[in-house]
Amino acid sequence: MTGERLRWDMVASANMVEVAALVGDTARATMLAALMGGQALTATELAFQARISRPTASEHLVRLLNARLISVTPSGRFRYYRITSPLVAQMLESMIAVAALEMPPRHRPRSARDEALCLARSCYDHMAGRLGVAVADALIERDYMHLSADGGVLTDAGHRFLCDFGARLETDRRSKRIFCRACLDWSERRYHVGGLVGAELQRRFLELGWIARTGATRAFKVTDAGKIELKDIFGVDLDVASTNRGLLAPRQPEESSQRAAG
Amino acid sequence: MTGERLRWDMVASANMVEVAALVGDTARATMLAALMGGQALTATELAFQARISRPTASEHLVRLLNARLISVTPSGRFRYYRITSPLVAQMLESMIAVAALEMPPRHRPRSARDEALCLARSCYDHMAGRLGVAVADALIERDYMHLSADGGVLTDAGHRFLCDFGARLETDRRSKRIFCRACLDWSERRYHVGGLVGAELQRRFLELGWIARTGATRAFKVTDAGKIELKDIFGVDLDVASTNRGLLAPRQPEESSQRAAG
DNA sequence: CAATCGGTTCGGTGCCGGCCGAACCGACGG
DNA sequence: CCGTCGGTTCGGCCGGCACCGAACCGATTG
Repeated sequence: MTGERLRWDMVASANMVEVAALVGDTARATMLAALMGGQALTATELAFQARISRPTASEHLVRLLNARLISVTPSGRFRYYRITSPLVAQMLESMIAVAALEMPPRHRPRSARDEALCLARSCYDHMAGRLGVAVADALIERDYMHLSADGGVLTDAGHRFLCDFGARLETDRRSKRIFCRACLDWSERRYHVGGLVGAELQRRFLELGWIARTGATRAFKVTDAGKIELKDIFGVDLDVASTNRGLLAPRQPEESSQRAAG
Repeated sequence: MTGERLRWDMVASANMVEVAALVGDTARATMLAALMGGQALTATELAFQARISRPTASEHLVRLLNARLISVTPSGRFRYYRITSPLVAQMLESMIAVAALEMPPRHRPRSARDEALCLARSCYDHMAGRLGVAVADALIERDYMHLSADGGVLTDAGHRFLCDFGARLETDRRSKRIFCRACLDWSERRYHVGGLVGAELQRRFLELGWIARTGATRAFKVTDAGKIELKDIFGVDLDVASTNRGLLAPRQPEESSQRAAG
């Protein structure tokens, strides 16, 4: 009604608003969180997780599809939904990271289900929880990798170690490409490793049978064989792995109640 | 009414929903976008930018404050609002990055205002737009830095160069900390550099008077002196700087309409 | 002190969108 | 062919929230 010209950046922010509004609904966010497990799920499974009727879920899924946040691949009479791109997963991660800042600091998990989720889970394509953080710590400990708030680096030794381990790190791009990303773990409040390195670690862990998916949830089960090998090859003992050494303070011996101020 | 126990991860996702819902409103998103300029702004300025009444703006600001997305510092009878932490800025960046994926591909800027914004602007604490991308390109060109989808690295030569340039890159942390982050530029659809390196570049550019803020907007003006020095020291000529070499394809000579599939 | 101005609080209005039940569509299986 | 099942579409209900004008609060200024 103002008759004003449409500004370009307004188009961009309008889309951002749309994306945010889509995530800003409990039902849709729950479905997206379920899809953050990295698996493709059916509409009924998603409706069940979000505790809404199938019609309602279907509407939500249509909207998420239109916004390209998720994609669908029909198979028989099923339709499998998944997160469209790592960019979307990364966005959701960062939103969880911000949301975790306002969580009550000492809110520890309660149920067995929570415990499983905090122990080991999938963060779209890489491992999170105590497992993810412990593995990252182990790599850092041996100078195979460095992580910080703004990025991560795989050392040459780390590259060799992971290649020996069976990770496929070769890329079609230039040599120096670093597919190693620090990802803030909302349960541990510390960094684990994402990017290609994280994805390859998860793929290889699954391939070797060290971890296994548990139904349609994000939680991983660490197999008995996995526990042994994990200790043997990575020096990681999850039963001993310290929990919550302090937010954003990887090497701090004693816990400090510091906030994540900028 | 179901009487079900509260699950831990539900608390986390509830917060995420709240955060997303806050951003998922045009008025609030516009205010946040304005604050992404990195400057602290008053309530009235924000109300004006969002084209809403002061009361409405005030309500929104209260909600953003409660969620810790923004902070306020009273000064006289003014109250200056700013983005609380880089983590929040990073989240907004990633949301814009996702939103940019669904934008019409060849939607070029129209007005002079758009043009200014696309030429050079602030992305919270570092430079974006053609300027930001060109500077990043220059650093990459000289092997001072590498950028990829998941991170960035500053080489030793780059570290020396930037220190000579006047950037303060020392940190209190361990030596290998890499404060170099790839940030997807929504107007150029390519990466510019964020993190400490990006912030220090912007700080130094402002300090040297190469760029200047233009009112309460995110746009930077590149000064005449800046243009000369920029070409002299960084080898960057903004008038020649290629626009839009292709989404996520930094070194591709011809444009290709590829999508950002995972 | 009164006038001005930045900012917030209050009360009331209007609309958008999340929700479900019922009906419908298409794939599979006998 | 009909029954079953996964999934979507339709119609209507309802709650929440974005919005504004008016009033109010506190700091600054003269």
